[in-house]
Amino acid sequence: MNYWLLKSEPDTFGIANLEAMPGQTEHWDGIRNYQARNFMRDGMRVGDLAFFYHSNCPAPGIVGIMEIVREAYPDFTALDPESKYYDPKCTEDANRWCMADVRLKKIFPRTISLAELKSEAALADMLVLRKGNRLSITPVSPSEWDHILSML
DNA sequence: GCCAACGTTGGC
DNA sequence: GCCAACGTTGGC
Repeated sequence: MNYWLLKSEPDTFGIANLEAMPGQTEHWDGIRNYQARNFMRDGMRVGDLAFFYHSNCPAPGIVGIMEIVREAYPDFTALDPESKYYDPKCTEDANRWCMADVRLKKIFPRTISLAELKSEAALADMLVLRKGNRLSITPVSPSEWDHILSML
C-alpha cells in the first residue's frame, strides 16, 4: 500500500468537482509527463491513498484524501482531437499515456496550505515541496503521510 | 501578469 | 548525443 499526492487546478477540477461525480469517482486523466506517468503506471495500486492538492490557485494546499479504485489504463483523452489533452502521436495501439480512477474518501475541514507544509521540518524531503517541482503525481512516505494528517 | 524552473523538441 | 529554443507549470 502506497501513498501519493495528486495535483489538480481547482479551476479545472477541484475536490468539489470530485465530490459531485457519480459515486464520487472519476478518472484522473491528462498526465503528460513521463515521470508522473511512471509513478502512476508502475507504482499506483488499487487501495492506495492519495492527497488531493489544489495547485495554481489563490490558496494552494492539500484539501482531502482519495482512494485509488482502478489502476492505470489507457488515457483515452490522448486520442480525442477535441480534448485539450489530445496527443497526435498517440494511437489506439500505441497510447503512451494512462489514467487511473480515484474515489473521494475525505474532504478536510480546512486546507493544509503550502506555506504550512513548507514550514514543517518533518516534511523537508517531500518531493512536491522541492523548488521548481512540477510533477503532478508524487509519492508520499508513510511518515510524511502521518505527519500531514496530524497537522489537521 | 511575471518569472524561475524544468521538460520536450528538433536541428545539427 | 548535444544543446538552444520553446512551451508549460505553478507560486507569488
